[in-house]
Amino acid sequence: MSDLEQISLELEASGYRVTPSRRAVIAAILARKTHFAADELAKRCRGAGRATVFRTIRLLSDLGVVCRVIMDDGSPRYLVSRSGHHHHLVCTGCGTVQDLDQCAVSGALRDIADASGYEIEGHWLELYGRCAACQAKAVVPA
Amino acid sequence: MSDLEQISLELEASGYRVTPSRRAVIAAILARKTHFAADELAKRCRGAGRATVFRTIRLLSDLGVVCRVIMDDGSPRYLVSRSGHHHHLVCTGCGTVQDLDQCAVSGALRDIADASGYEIEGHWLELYGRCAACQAKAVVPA
DNA sequence: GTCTCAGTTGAGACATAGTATCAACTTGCC
DNA sequence: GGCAAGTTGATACTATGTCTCAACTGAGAC
Ligand SMILES: [Zn+2]
Ligand SMILES: [Zn+2]
Ligand SMILES: [Zn+2]
Ligand SMILES: [Zn+2]
Repeated sequence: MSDLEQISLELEASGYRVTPSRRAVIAAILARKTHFAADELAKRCRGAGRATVFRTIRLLSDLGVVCRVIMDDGSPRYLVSRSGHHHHLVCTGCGTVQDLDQCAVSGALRDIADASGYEIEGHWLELYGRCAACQAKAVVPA
Repeated sequence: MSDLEQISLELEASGYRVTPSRRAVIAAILARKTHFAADELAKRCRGAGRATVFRTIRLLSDLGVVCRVIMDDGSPRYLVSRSGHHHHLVCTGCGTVQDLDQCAVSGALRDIADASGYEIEGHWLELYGRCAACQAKAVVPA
């Protein structure tokens, strides 16, 4: 089963129609090799208007099919995601986004809850660094 | 020494002029009891135009005098900050922002660096939950 | 005091990332 | 076929800034 079909089934299972517009957006997303900006996708994606592209991205984001990453400069990008709670490690050199298996804060949440009296409901974490390739590049250029 | 004077000195020490406009923005910020939106401050703050309010907020943000918090709904707010690296715990009920003493991810950074091969340069973390007061309120209303 | 020039300002245009409106269109279902 | 709900797209609008550029200010040079 193709990714497109898989995602279509998830949409249907959640009570949404799988329309030509949505198929076009999903296909456009799957065609991207890396993360993408919503507006950029809207421009490339014939077969769906800008509003529908944004709506579909949000829909897929809610379903956990794509996730939103805030880049180093603060701009949002989207990418097809592994499912479940996870965070990203963004390379400040080339923009590559690496999914992280573990949640870096889960261990600290209890301590924070105890110390603050808050009931922790969620969190948002982005990590920034330089990937191995960019580290290598940074050394050579001299 | 007042907070205004203190911040003015920090500006001067960093090579910036302490102008009437900047004083007005700083005073407006110090008058706020909680976090604020930049545009809201610009509207309230006579004595400085919108662009200058935004510029001054960014300046103070760079100096570490104010910090930016992303609220539960994604909107940015600013608040006078404790200095140094820290994170915030935002109440999803009343919007109260709590400074956290410890960095919840510092302990995990080495493991992530080792596992990923990235050289970690920075991170962004926001925590969301319900403060003690809002937890109490949530129980009563029945 | 006056000159000078970098720093600063404000009005307004522009940019980005969306959301809201709403009439028209599609679809599933009876 | 026809209804009701879901969906769409053009467009306007909002939020949060940044950019441009001419005018202004102010601190030090003379
Ligand atoms: Zn890289
Ligand atoms: Zn996590
Ligand atoms: Zn609260
Ligand atoms: Zn931290």
